[in-house]
Amino acid sequence: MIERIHLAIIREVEQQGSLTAAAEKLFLTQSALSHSIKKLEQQLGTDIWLREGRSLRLTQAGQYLLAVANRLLPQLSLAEERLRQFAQGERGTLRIGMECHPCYQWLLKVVSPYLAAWPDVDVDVKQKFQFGGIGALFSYEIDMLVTPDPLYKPGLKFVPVFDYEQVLVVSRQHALAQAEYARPDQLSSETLITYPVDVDRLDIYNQFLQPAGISPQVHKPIETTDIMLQMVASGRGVAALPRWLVEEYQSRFDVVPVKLGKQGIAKQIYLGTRETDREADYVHAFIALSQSIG
Amino acid sequence: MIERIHLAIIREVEQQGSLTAAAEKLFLTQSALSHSIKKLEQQLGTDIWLREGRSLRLTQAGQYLLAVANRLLPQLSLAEERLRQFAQGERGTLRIGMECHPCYQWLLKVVSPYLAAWPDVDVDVKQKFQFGGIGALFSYEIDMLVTPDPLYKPGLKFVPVFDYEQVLVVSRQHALAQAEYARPDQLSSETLITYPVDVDRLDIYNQFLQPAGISPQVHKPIETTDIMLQMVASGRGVAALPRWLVEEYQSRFDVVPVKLGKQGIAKQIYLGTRETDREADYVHAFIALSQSIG
DNA sequence: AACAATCAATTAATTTTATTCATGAATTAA
DNA sequence: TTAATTCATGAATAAAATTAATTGATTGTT
Repeated sequence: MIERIHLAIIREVEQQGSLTAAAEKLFLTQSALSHSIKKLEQQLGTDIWLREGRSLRLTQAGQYLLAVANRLLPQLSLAEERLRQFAQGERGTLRIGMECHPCYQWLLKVVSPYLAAWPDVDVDVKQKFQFGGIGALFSYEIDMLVTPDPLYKPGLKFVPVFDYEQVLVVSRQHALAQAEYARPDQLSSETLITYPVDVDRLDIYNQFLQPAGISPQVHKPIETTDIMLQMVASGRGVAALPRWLVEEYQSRFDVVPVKLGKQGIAKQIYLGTRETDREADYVHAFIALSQSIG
Repeated sequence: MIERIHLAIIREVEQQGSLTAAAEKLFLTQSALSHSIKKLEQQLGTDIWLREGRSLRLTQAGQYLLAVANRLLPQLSLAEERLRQFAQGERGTLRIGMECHPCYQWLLKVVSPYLAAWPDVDVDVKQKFQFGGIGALFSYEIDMLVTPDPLYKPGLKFVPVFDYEQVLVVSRQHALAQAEYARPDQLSSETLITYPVDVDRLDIYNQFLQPAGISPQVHKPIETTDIMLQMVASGRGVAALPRWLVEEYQSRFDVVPVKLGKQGIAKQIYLGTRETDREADYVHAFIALSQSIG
C-alpha cells in the first residue's frame, strides 16, 4: 500500500517545492511521479497535497505522511548500508567458542587489536556447548572454535595459530623447582590442580601420567587461573599450564615452570571455522591476526 | 531496493517456517516469492537464508533484516490506519480561530464535550491573525473561525450557532442598575471599559453610541474579562458584554446587566469553515455539537 | 493585455517488472 | 522405494510502472 517510493516522493517534493523538480531528483519523469502519487491518494482515500494553482500545500494527512517518511526512509538507508557491509564481510558478530581454559588468556591478546581494526564487527565469546565445540560450529551456535584438538571433518577448516609448551608449575620452594624436567613418578605424592574438565581432555593425564600408569595423590579442580596459581605459589599443589602463561604470571606469583618429561609436551591452538564462511573478510582477518600475533 | 514486500516476506517466512507457507499467507505463489527474494539477494549481494536441505536458517544479514522488518512493518501499518482515520475525518487537528473576546468563554463549553467525543482529534485555539480571521481561514492557518461577523465569500461557509444579547454591565450601586434599559446619552459621562480592539468592531459603538453621536467620557481598554468585571464591580466604569456571560459572573462579582436601548442589541456567534472541509466528519461534528449546546 | 514559460494532470502507448505456469532436483517422511 | 513436499528455475503471461505527447491552468514578463 504505502511503498518506499511514495515516502521518497513526499519527502523530495517538500525539499524541492514542486513535483517536477522532485521527479528529476528521483530520476523519474514528472508524469511517472504524478501517476504514482495519484494511485496512492486513491488508495488512501485522501489527498496528500492541496493543489492551489501551481503551488502545493500538504494536507494534514500529507503532513503526517511526511513525518513518517522522515522517520522511516533513513532507517531503510541505514539498513542497506549495513547489509552492504554484511555482504562485504565488514560487519557481523564473530561468535567464538572456547574449548580450552588457558586459550582464553591467549584469546584476549588477539581480540583487542581485532576490535580496533574492525570497528563494525562484534565479538562474542562462549564457553559451554551442548554438543561440543564441533557441534556448536556445525549448528551455527558459534562461527569460530578455539581448541587444541582439531578435528578434520568435511565442511570444517582448522588452522594452527599458536605453538606452546605445556609445563608443570611448582612453587619456587618446591623440590622440582630446580629440576631440568619432571618425571611422572615424582607427582605420585603431589596434589594436582587442574581446570574442572574431563580427565581425558587434560594433557598432563593423557600424555604424561596415564602412559606411566601413575595418579597424583590428590586431584583438585579449580575454575580460575589466578586462584590456581595462588594455590601453587603457596605450596598447596602443582598444576599444568602453557609455559607462556606461567611466564606472564611469574611477576605476580612465586612460581616456576618445569618441563613435563624429557621432551616436554608440545601443544598447538587451532582455530576452526566452517568452510562456508570462507568469504567473510572479518573471519579471515581474525585468523590472520591470530597467526601474526602467534 | 529494500521494499516493503521483502520485509513482509522475511517476517512471514520466520513465522511460517517455509517459503511455501509464507507465500500462501501473503497471497503469492511460491514461485513469485522465490523470484522476488532472489532478486533482493542479488541486489544486496548476500543471502538471506542458508538453504540447508529444505530447511532455512537466517544468515546474519537475514537476522538483521528480520529485525528491521519487525521494527518498520508495524509502523507502516499504523501509518495506514491513521491515514484511514484522516480520510474518514476521524483524526486531525481542528485549529479554531477566535475573533471576539467573549467567544472564548462560550468556546470552552463546547470544546470539552467535543474532545471527549473525538479522542483522536486535537483542538488548537488561536487568537491573533496577520490578515484577519477570514484570511486565516483562507490561508489554512485555521480550520474554523468563531466570530460574530460572518462574511459570505465563495469558498467559505458560516453557520450561526449561538444567539445572545449584548448588554451593558454596571455595578449594583450604579444609577442605571435599576433602569429598564440604558440610553446612549446616559453614558456620556461614564468610563467605558472594552477589550482592546478597533472601535469600529465594538457593537456598543457602532450600534449604540455612534448612531446617537455620543462618546463616553473615558475609554479604557482591558485584556481580560475578569479584570474588566472587577473594575465594573468597584464602580470604576461600565462595560458591554454578552448577557449570559454577565449572568455567569454575577455569583463572583457584584454587577448587573442592563439592556442597551429599548430593543436591546441582538448578536449571534457564527462558525466559519472552508467549503473544501465539508467532508471532514470532525469539523461537521464540532458545528453540530455547537448548535446543540447553543 | 498579450506572450512565453512553467507546472501538473491526463491519455494512450510502451517498457519494465512482477507473477504464474510448468518442471526438475533435492530432501524428507512413510 | 515410493510418495509427498520444498525450493529453484526458465519461459510465458499478466500487471504495473513509466514515458511521450498533449492539454489546461497559472505565473511572470514585457
